[in-house]
Amino acid sequence: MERIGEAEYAVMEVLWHDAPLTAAEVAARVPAARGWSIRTVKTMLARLLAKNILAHEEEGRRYLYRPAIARADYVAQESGRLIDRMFGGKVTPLVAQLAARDRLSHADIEEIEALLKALKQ
Amino acid sequence: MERIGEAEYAVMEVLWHDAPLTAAEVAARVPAARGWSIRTVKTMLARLLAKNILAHEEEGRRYLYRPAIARADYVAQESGRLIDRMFGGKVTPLVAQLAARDRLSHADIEEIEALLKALKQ
DNA sequence: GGCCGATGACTACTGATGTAGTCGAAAGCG
DNA sequence: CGCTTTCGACTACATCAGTAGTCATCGGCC
Repeated sequence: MERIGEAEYAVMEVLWHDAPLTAAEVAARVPAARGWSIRTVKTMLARLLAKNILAHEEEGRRYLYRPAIARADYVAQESGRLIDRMFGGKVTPLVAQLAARDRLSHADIEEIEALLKALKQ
Repeated sequence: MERIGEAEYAVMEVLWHDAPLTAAEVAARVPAARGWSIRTVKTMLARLLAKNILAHEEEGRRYLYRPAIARADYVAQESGRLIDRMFGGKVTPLVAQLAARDRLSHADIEEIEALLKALKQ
Protein backbone atom coordinates (compact mmCIF):
# COMPACT_ATOMS: atom_id res chain seq x y z
CA MET A 1 0.00 0.00 0.00
CA GLU A 2 1.37 3.42 -0.96
CA ARG A 3 2.15 6.04 1.60
CA ILE A 4 -0.33 8.83 2.27
CA GLY A 5 0.92 12.30 3.06
CA GLU A 6 -0.44 14.54 5.81
CA ALA A 7 -2.59 16.60 3.47
CA GLU A 8 -3.75 13.59 1.53
CA TYR A 9 -4.74 12.01 4.80
CA ALA A 10 -7.04 14.93 5.57
CA VAL A 11 -8.88 14.19 2.34
CA MET A 12 -9.12 10.51 3.18
CA GLU A 13 -10.59 11.31 6.58
CA VAL A 14 -13.44 13.12 4.85
CA LEU A 15 -14.13 10.19 2.55
CA TRP A 16 -13.80 7.59 5.25
CA HIS A 17 -16.42 9.48 7.17
CA ASP A 18 -18.80 9.82 4.26
CA ALA A 19 -18.68 8.51 0.71
CA PRO A 20 -19.12 8.73 -2.16
CA LEU A 21 -18.67 12.46 -2.57
CA THR A 22 -17.90 14.82 -5.41
CA ALA A 23 -14.73 16.89 -5.39
CA ALA A 24 -16.70 19.97 -4.39
CA GLU A 25 -18.30 18.12 -1.48
CA VAL A 26 -14.94 16.91 -0.26
CA ALA A 27 -13.58 20.44 -0.46
CA ALA A 28 -16.51 21.70 1.58
CA ARG A 29 -15.89 19.14 4.31
CA VAL A 30 -12.15 19.38 4.63
CA PRO A 31 -11.25 21.21 7.84
CA ALA A 32 -11.47 24.92 7.09
CA ALA A 33 -8.27 25.40 9.07
CA ARG A 34 -6.37 24.20 6.03
CA GLY A 35 -7.64 27.08 3.93
CA TRP A 36 -7.46 25.01 0.78
CA SER A 37 -8.67 26.05 -2.62
CA ILE A 38 -10.79 23.60 -4.57
CA ARG A 39 -7.79 23.14 -6.86
CA THR A 40 -5.73 21.77 -4.06
CA VAL A 41 -8.41 19.30 -3.08
CA LYS A 42 -8.72 18.15 -6.68
CA THR A 43 -4.99 17.60 -6.91
CA MET A 44 -5.15 15.47 -3.77
CA LEU A 45 -8.01 13.46 -5.19
CA ALA A 46 -6.14 12.88 -8.44
CA ARG A 47 -3.04 11.72 -6.62
CA LEU A 48 -4.96 9.43 -4.31
CA LEU A 49 -6.63 7.96 -7.36
CA ALA A 50 -3.28 7.39 -9.01
CA LYS A 51 -2.13 5.57 -5.90
CA ASN A 52 -5.26 3.42 -5.92
CA ILE A 53 -6.20 4.65 -2.50
CA LEU A 54 -9.37 6.14 -3.91
CA ALA A 55 -11.75 4.86 -6.55
CA HIS A 56 -14.17 6.93 -8.57
CA GLU A 57 -17.23 6.42 -10.66
CA GLU A 58 -18.69 8.82 -13.17
CA GLU A 59 -21.84 10.62 -12.25
CA GLY A 60 -22.84 12.65 -15.27
CA ARG A 61 -20.04 15.07 -15.93
CA ARG A 62 -18.44 14.64 -12.52
CA TYR A 63 -16.85 11.94 -10.48
CA LEU A 64 -17.91 10.46 -7.22
CA TYR A 65 -14.99 9.45 -5.04
CA ARG A 66 -14.88 6.69 -2.47
CA PRO A 67 -12.07 5.06 -0.50
CA ALA A 68 -10.50 2.01 -2.07
CA ILE A 69 -8.92 0.94 1.20
CA ALA A 70 -10.53 0.67 4.60
CA ARG A 71 -9.54 3.11 7.27
CA ALA A 72 -8.88 0.23 9.63
CA ASP A 73 -6.36 -1.25 7.22
CA TYR A 74 -4.55 2.01 6.84
CA VAL A 75 -4.52 2.61 10.58
CA ALA A 76 -3.22 -0.89 11.15
CA GLN A 77 -0.43 -0.35 8.69
CA GLU A 78 0.66 2.93 10.23
CA SER A 79 0.45 1.62 13.77
CA GLY A 80 2.53 -1.37 12.79
CA ARG A 81 5.08 0.84 11.13
CA LEU A 82 5.48 2.96 14.25
CA ILE A 83 5.76 -0.04 16.53
CA ASP A 84 8.29 -1.71 14.30
CA ARG A 85 10.43 1.37 14.00
CA MET A 86 10.32 2.74 17.50
CA PHE A 87 9.68 -0.26 19.66
CA GLY A 88 11.29 -3.13 17.82
CA GLY A 89 7.90 -4.50 16.89
CA LYS A 90 6.87 -5.01 20.52
CA VAL A 91 3.68 -3.50 21.84
CA THR A 92 4.50 -3.57 25.53
CA PRO A 93 7.21 -0.91 25.29
CA LEU A 94 4.73 1.32 23.51
CA VAL A 95 2.30 1.04 26.38
CA ALA A 96 5.10 1.54 28.87
CA GLN A 97 6.17 4.62 27.02
CA LEU A 98 2.67 6.06 27.00
CA ALA A 99 2.36 5.39 30.68
CA ALA A 100 5.66 7.06 31.45
CA ARG A 101 4.54 10.12 29.52
CA ASP A 102 1.22 10.36 31.34
CA ARG A 103 -0.75 9.61 28.26
CA LEU A 104 -2.68 7.06 30.31
CA SER A 105 -5.31 8.29 32.71
CA HIS A 106 -6.69 6.08 35.41
CA ALA A 107 -9.80 5.59 33.30
CA ASP A 108 -7.68 4.57 30.33
CA ILE A 109 -5.98 1.95 32.42
CA GLU A 110 -9.29 0.52 33.54
CA GLU A 111 -10.53 0.46 29.99
CA ILE A 112 -7.50 -1.29 28.65
CA GLU A 113 -7.58 -3.81 31.45
CA ALA A 114 -11.17 -4.62 30.65
CA LEU A 115 -10.31 -4.94 27.01
CA LEU A 116 -7.44 -7.30 27.68
CA LYS A 117 -9.54 -9.36 30.00
CA ALA A 118 -12.10 -9.79 27.28
CA LEU A 119 -9.38 -10.82 24.86
CA LYS A 120 -8.27 -13.62 27.12
CA GLN A 121 -11.65 -15.33 26.99
CA MET B 1 10.79 19.81 17.30
CA GLU B 2 11.45 19.33 13.59
CA ARG B 3 10.38 16.24 11.75
CA ILE B 4 12.92 13.50 11.07
CA GLY B 5 12.78 11.57 7.83
CA GLU B 6 13.14 7.83 7.51
CA ALA B 7 16.76 7.94 6.45
CA GLU B 8 17.63 10.61 8.98
CA TYR B 9 16.09 8.45 11.63
CA ALA B 10 18.45 5.62 10.78
CA VAL B 11 21.33 7.96 11.50
CA MET B 12 19.78 9.03 14.78
CA GLU B 13 19.39 5.42 15.84
CA VAL B 14 23.12 4.97 15.52
CA LEU B 15 23.85 8.03 17.61
CA TRP B 16 21.24 7.24 20.21
CA HIS B 17 22.90 3.92 20.63
CA ASP B 18 26.40 5.29 20.90
CA ALA B 19 27.72 8.84 20.95
CA PRO B 20 29.69 10.89 20.27
CA LEU B 21 30.88 9.53 16.96
CA THR B 22 32.64 10.90 13.90
CA ALA B 23 30.93 10.92 10.53
CA ALA B 24 33.00 7.94 9.44
CA GLU B 25 32.02 6.00 12.54
CA VAL B 26 28.37 6.71 11.98
CA ALA B 27 28.67 5.59 8.37
CA ALA B 28 30.28 2.36 9.52
CA ARG B 29 27.44 1.62 11.93
CA VAL B 30 24.48 2.48 9.78
CA PRO B 31 22.71 -0.71 8.67
CA ALA B 32 24.59 -2.01 5.65
CA ALA B 33 21.25 -2.79 4.03
CA ARG B 34 20.98 0.87 3.16
CA GLY B 35 24.09 0.73 1.03
CA TRP B 36 24.92 4.34 1.73
CA SER B 37 28.02 6.16 0.68
CA ILE B 38 29.83 8.25 3.27
CA ARG B 39 28.58 11.31 1.36
CA THR B 40 25.02 10.43 2.09
CA VAL B 41 25.70 9.97 5.76
CA LYS B 42 27.44 13.33 5.91
CA THR B 43 24.50 15.02 4.25
CA MET B 44 22.21 13.49 6.84
CA LEU B 45 24.46 14.68 9.64
CA ALA B 46 24.55 18.21 8.22
CA ARG B 47 20.77 18.32 7.92
CA LEU B 48 20.21 16.97 11.39
CA LEU B 49 22.62 19.59 12.69
CA ALA B 50 20.71 22.31 10.86
CA LYS B 51 17.52 21.08 12.50
CA ASN B 52 19.17 21.13 15.91
CA ILE B 53 18.50 17.46 16.34
CA LEU B 54 22.23 16.81 16.54
CA ALA B 55 25.01 18.79 18.15
CA HIS B 56 28.67 18.59 17.32
CA GLU B 57 31.95 19.51 18.82
CA GLU B 58 35.25 19.86 17.05
CA GLU B 59 37.81 17.20 17.56
CA GLY B 60 40.91 18.27 15.70
CA ARG B 61 39.99 18.50 12.07
CA ARG B 62 36.78 16.53 12.45
CA TYR B 63 33.51 16.74 14.29
CA LEU B 64 32.07 14.50 16.90
CA TYR B 65 28.32 14.21 16.66
CA ARG B 66 25.89 13.56 19.48
CA PRO B 67 22.10 13.70 19.76
CA ALA B 68 20.64 16.99 20.91
CA ILE B 69 17.31 15.39 21.76
CA ALA B 70 16.65 12.25 23.75
CA ARG B 71 15.33 9.23 21.96
CA ALA B 72 12.54 8.96 24.51
CA ASP B 73 11.38 12.47 23.70
CA TYR B 74 11.32 11.79 20.03
CA VAL B 75 9.52 8.51 20.46
CA ALA B 76 6.98 10.18 22.72
CA GLN B 77 6.35 12.85 20.14
CA GLU B 78 5.85 10.40 17.32
CA SER B 79 3.64 8.12 19.38
CA GLY B 80 1.54 11.07 20.40
CA ARG B 81 1.26 12.21 16.82
CA LEU B 82 0.01 8.82 15.69
CA ILE B 83 -2.48 8.54 18.50
CA ASP B 84 -3.80 12.03 17.93
CA ARG B 85 -4.19 11.53 14.21
CA MET B 86 -5.52 8.02 14.04
CA PHE B 87 -7.23 7.49 17.33
CA GLY B 88 -8.49 10.90 18.31
CA GLY B 89 -5.88 11.13 21.03
CA LYS B 90 -7.24 8.12 22.89
CA VAL B 91 -4.98 5.21 23.73
CA THR B 92 -7.61 2.55 24.24
CA PRO B 93 -8.62 2.40 20.56
CA LEU B 94 -4.98 1.91 19.68
CA VAL B 95 -4.75 -1.11 21.92
CA ALA B 96 -8.08 -2.38 20.63
CA GLN B 97 -6.83 -2.00 17.11
CA LEU B 98 -3.62 -3.86 17.82
CA ALA B 99 -5.58 -6.63 19.43
CA ALA B 100 -7.96 -6.90 16.50
CA ARG B 101 -5.01 -7.21 14.17
CA ASP B 102 -3.34 -9.94 16.19
CA ARG B 103 -0.43 -7.79 17.12
CA LEU B 104 -0.95 -8.91 20.69
CA SER B 105 0.20 -12.34 21.70
CA HIS B 106 -0.98 -13.97 24.87
CA ALA B 107 2.36 -13.12 26.42
CA ASP B 108 1.98 -9.49 25.39
CA ILE B 109 -1.36 -9.33 27.10
CA GLU B 110 0.07 -10.73 30.30
CA GLU B 111 2.91 -8.26 30.17
CA ILE B 112 0.70 -5.29 29.63
CA GLU B 113 -1.63 -6.38 32.37
CA ALA B 114 1.27 -6.60 34.76
CA LEU B 115 2.46 -3.21 33.68
CA LEU B 116 -0.94 -1.62 34.19
CA LYS B 117 -1.31 -3.26 37.56
CA ALA B 118 1.98 -1.76 38.64
CA LEU B 119 0.83 1.64 37.41
CA LYS B 120 -2.22 1.52 39.61
CA GLN B 121 -0.18 1.24 42.75
C1' DG C 1 58.58 18.35 0.71
C1' DG C 2 55.19 16.65 -2.52
C1' DC C 3 51.30 13.39 -3.32
C1' DC C 4 47.20 10.80 -1.35
C1' DG C 5 43.44 10.29 1.25
C1' DA C 6 40.09 11.93 4.63
C1' DT C 7 37.24 15.92 5.97
C1' DG C 8 33.84 19.50 5.98
C1' DA C 9 31.40 23.01 2.88
C1' DC C 10 28.81 23.51 -0.87
C1' DT C 11 26.24 21.95 -4.88
C1' DA C 12 23.26 18.75 -7.79
C1' DC C 13 19.59 16.05 -9.04
C1' DT C 14 15.34 13.22 -8.47
C1' DG C 15 10.89 12.08 -6.65
C1' DA C 16 7.24 13.14 -3.40
C1' DT C 17 4.33 16.47 -1.37
C1' DG C 18 1.83 20.81 -0.65
C1' DT C 19 -0.38 24.34 -2.99
C1' DA C 20 -2.40 26.19 -6.89
C1' DG C 21 -2.92 27.99 -11.93
C1' DT C 22 -4.35 27.23 -17.04
C1' DC C 23 -7.22 25.31 -20.51
C1' DG C 24 -10.77 23.27 -23.22
C1' DA C 25 -15.36 21.14 -22.83
C1' DA C 26 -19.84 20.87 -20.93
C1' DA C 27 -23.81 22.70 -18.79
C1' DG C 28 -26.88 25.89 -17.19
C1' DC C 29 -28.54 31.02 -17.23
C1' DG C 30 -30.56 34.74 -19.46
C1' DC D 1 -27.61 31.12 -28.88
C1' DG D 2 -23.85 33.42 -26.43
C1' DC D 3 -21.76 34.12 -21.45
C1' DT D 4 -20.42 32.44 -17.19
C1' DT D 5 -19.59 28.75 -14.19
C1' DT D 6 -18.00 24.20 -13.29
C1' DC D 7 -15.53 20.13 -14.22
C1' DG D 8 -11.67 17.24 -15.11
C1' DA D 9 -6.92 17.08 -17.34
C1' DC D 10 -2.71 18.89 -17.39
C1' DT D 11 0.94 21.97 -15.84
C1' DA D 12 3.67 24.80 -12.47
C1' DC D 13 6.51 25.63 -8.81
C1' DA D 14 8.49 25.52 -4.05
C1' DT D 15 10.16 22.59 -0.46
C1' DC D 16 11.89 18.55 1.50
C1' DA D 17 14.01 14.11 1.63
C1' DG D 18 17.08 10.75 -0.34
C1' DT D 19 21.24 10.02 -2.57
C1' DA D 20 25.50 11.57 -4.04
C1' DG D 21 29.20 14.55 -6.52
C1' DT D 22 32.83 18.53 -6.47
C1' DC D 23 36.20 21.27 -4.26
C1' DA D 24 39.49 23.27 -1.27
C1' DT D 25 42.13 21.94 2.59
C1' DC D 26 44.66 19.67 6.03
C1' DG D 27 47.44 16.10 7.76
C1' DG D 28 50.16 12.03 7.24
C1' DC D 29 53.16 8.76 4.43
C1' DC D 30 57.12 7.90 1.45
